[in-house]
Amino acid sequence: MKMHNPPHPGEVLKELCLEPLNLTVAEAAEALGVSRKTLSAILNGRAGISPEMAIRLGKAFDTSPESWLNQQMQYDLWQAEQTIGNIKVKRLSVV
Amino acid sequence: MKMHNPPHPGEVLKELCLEPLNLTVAEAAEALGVSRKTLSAILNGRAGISPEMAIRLGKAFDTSPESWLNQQMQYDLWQAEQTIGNIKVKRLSVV
DNA sequence: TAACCAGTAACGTTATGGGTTACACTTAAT
DNA sequence: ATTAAGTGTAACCCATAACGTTACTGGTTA
Repeated sequence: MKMHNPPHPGEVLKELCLEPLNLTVAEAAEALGVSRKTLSAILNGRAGISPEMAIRLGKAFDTSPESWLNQQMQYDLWQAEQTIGNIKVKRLSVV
Repeated sequence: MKMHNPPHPGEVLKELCLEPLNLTVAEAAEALGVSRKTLSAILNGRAGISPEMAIRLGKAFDTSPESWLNQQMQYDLWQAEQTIGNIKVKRLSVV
C-alpha cells in the first residue's frame, strides 16, 4: 500500500493553479502576500507548504488549506521514510 | 464547518497509548528511541509530531503515521488560523 | 538594445526538533 | 524519615527551515 514518490506540492501548485491562470511567479507572490523568493522556493521544491502558506493558498485559489497540507504531509512522510529507513523501535502495542 | 480547537496530538498519545499500557514516559521514550525530554515535550504540547516521530509512533503502536500527522496538521492549521487571522490575500481563482 | 521574468546566492531573523546534563518536585516504598 | 522513581523543565548545544531584502545572472521578447 506504499505511496510511490508523491509529487512535491509546488509542482501541483504550478501546474494546477498558476499556469491555468497564466500567472507569473511575481504576480502570484504579490497576490499571496509573500516574497517572490518564497513562492519560487516552493514552486521548485526547495521549501514546503507551511500552515500559513496553506491558508494563503486556500484564500487565493478558493481551495481547502487541508488539501495543500495533506499533499505536503504525504511528501514529507515519504521523504522521511526514505532517509531514516529502518529505525529500530520497540513495539509497544497489544503485544 | 470550522474545527473547534483540535486537541494536541500529545494528549491523544498520552490518553490512548501510554496510559492504557501503563507506560512511563521514560519507558516509552526509550522504546521509541528518543530522549525523555523530547517525548515529554510532545506529551505536554510543547512540541509537535514530526514526520520522523510519526513513523516511530506508527511502528511502536502499530498505527499509521498518517493518523498522527493528520492530527498534527489539524492542530497546526487551527493555531495558524488563530494567529494570522485575517491576512489579506487577493483571490486568484475563477475570477 | 531594453524590458521583463525567473532562479538563486548571500545575508539576517525567528522558530522548532532533537540531544545532554542537571536540578526541583512529587509520590511511593523501605 | 529517608530513599528511589518518575516527571517537568531550565540551560546549554546543533541543524534545519520559513520568512524577508538586495542584488546578480541568464533567458525571452518586444
